[in-house]
Amino acid sequence: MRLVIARCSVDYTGRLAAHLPEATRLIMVKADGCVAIHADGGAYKPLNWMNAPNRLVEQEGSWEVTNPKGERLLITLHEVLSDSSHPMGIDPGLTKDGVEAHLQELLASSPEAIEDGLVLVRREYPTAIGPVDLVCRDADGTVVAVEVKRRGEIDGVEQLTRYVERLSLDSSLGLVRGVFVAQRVKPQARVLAEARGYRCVEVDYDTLRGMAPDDLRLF
Amino acid sequence: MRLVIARCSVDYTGRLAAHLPEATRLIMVKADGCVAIHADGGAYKPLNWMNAPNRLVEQEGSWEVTNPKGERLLITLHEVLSDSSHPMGIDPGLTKDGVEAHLQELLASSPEAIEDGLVLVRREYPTAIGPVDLVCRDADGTVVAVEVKRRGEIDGVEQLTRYVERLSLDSSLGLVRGVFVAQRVKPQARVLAEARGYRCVEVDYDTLRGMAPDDLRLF
DNA sequence: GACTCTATCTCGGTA
DNA sequence: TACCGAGGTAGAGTC
Repeated sequence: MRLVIARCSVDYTGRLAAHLPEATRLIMVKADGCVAIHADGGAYKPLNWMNAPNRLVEQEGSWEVTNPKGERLLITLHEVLSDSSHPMGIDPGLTKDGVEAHLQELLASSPEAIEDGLVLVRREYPTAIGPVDLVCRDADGTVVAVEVKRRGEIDGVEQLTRYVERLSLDSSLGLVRGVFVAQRVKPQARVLAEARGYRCVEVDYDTLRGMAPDDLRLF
Repeated sequence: MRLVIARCSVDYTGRLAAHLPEATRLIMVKADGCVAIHADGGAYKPLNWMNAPNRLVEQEGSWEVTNPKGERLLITLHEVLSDSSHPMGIDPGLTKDGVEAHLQELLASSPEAIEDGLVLVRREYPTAIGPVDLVCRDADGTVVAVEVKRRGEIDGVEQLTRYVERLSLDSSLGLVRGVFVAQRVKPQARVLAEARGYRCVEVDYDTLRGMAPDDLRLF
């Protein structure tokens, strides 16, 4: 990894056009050729960047980075304050324990957390337009399509709508109800879901984990 | 900005749990206190990070970063290869051109570019499910809901559909027509839009800018 | 390769 | 502050 501290100005043209006036910044060049320009603040996102694959042409006082998609980053160097390289080798990589996939697992093993009397029919129920997260039957025997999200937003309601429509085409299932489940349902999504007759349920991750069998408790 | 090159291992617990085994990496600490850990590849995203505001406690052989939301990043330093600080000052910031907001501005000031006789009623017209980009009236006085996208894709058509439905609930507006405007409308989006009775209009950014008053011409 | 969905999304705007 | 939408979204998984 090469790290350059320099007073520089930057111009990007590609998917949009952007300009950075002169200031002191960090220019990071990684082993795969990607380039990122960081200011001394503002989270992890660089001000400008070019992802690999690309071509870096270093000239006196300026760098030009171009990629096959026709994007172009021009870095004008006014003063180089530091320029160092550091060998690092391949990173062994990150291991994550996510939330979203487990939420569906936990709900599949405890559908009563969604509503009393709910019984799981099938997880990832296949349809022509994609799998329904959970298909259940309620206490009355009515088929219930459940869409699970970590954050319940409007797109999730559209997804549920498509599934309910699709399942309703299968006359053997009878009436199909929709339920939208998320850790948090956003107000706009709630308005749309309820306007379409879907119940919204907010669930707590830790409570669910407490209800689940031990093999779903990861920590 | 402080840059540390070190063999380190890292554990994050917060919105999820993640672990990084020992390897040589860059640890970046910005002036606002945010911390990012970069490997020598993988675009601009760090392997782990903690955004400001947070508290960094430096101990012998390890750093602990915590924030008010209860997230925690533990960096175990096995060997420090380099440790340097670089004053940078406040960055003057990025100026962008060619984003959706500009497109909407330009269309608001030249609605006749969408269709002859169209007159703007309101930009960002508020509804319970979100603001409508442009609400206009056509030459016949019919209300027209306009959805503006840089790239016209299917979710934009869904958005327009929701707005037209929503506006149609308001009987004082009468019949509501939908128009889908983008720099490029994808074929699938066009099919869906036209099936639902919405006209699709492709607009050229530079042409629009030519029609606009000078104060909207940024470059 | 194209398409879909997720994200510790980030970031800016606004009520 | 919380909510909402755009993003040069990026990145992973699937078809």
